[in-house]
Amino acid sequence: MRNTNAKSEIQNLIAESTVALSHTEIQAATKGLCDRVTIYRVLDRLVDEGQVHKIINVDGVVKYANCHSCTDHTHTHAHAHIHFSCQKCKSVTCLTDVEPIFKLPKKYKVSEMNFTLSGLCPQCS
Amino acid sequence: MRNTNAKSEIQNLIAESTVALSHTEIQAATKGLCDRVTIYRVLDRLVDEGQVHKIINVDGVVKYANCHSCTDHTHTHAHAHIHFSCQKCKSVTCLTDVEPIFKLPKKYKVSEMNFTLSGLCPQCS
DNA sequence: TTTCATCTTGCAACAGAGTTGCGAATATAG
DNA sequence: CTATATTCGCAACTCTGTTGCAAGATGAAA
Repeated sequence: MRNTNAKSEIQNLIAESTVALSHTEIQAATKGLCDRVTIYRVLDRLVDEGQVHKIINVDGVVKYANCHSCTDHTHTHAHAHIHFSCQKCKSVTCLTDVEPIFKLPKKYKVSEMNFTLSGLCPQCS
Repeated sequence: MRNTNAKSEIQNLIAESTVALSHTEIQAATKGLCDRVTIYRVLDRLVDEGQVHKIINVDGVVKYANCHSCTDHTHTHAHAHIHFSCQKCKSVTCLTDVEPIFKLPKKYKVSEMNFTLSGLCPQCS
């Protein structure tokens, strides 16, 4: 996996953002850096590398965020933390260190968790 | 809000299904009943009426399920239960009576919850 | 039952998100 | 520096969902 201009720029952008970013936001922020398609391909690569994780927001918008708190960087590592989705500013934030507790029927085999709370973020409330 | 053929057929289909259904699945199951666009509009109406709830799966696929356990049928009522998404057969099931417990920073104002567990469903494991 | 305003439908066209094929450009190991 | 596998840009395409509008259906009231 090669280190290209587009890749490092996009990786930095995501790493420095406090909220998860969508393809559209990344495209706007890197204006003219590279083609739309390249952004999609770079994002796929970053996810494969385990540098970044992909979040599907409750409104269906796909966002990408840095794996700040993840020590395991294989592409299949789990993200057992809560995401917060602001209904006003549409920002998505990773709430690290907030692990939910639940019990469920034994017949199900769980391998991944996806927990998103919606409402107002500190900036909007 | 009127009672039409398309609406009642689609409502029955969703009500009788044990798993959440996507637009594509509904279209296949009602083959020729009505136009693609009508299905989208009927689904929107059913959600507005509070008869059905809309689920965005972890893979981004939009699914619709009956509000079995909901007594409140206003269009904004909350669904505080877990969804289970099978990675093999792609089915999405509502796990009623499984309420998760969690604590989070006070600065956030939560109004909605979205919790999906992925893995293998009883049929697939 | 007939009328009529209003809601619903079908069609066509459009919009946005993401994917694919391919030839050209380029990063990096040797 | 060269060779080669990776990455890029472009164009075209797919899939999902939306919108405008004319025609058709619903159901409440006369």
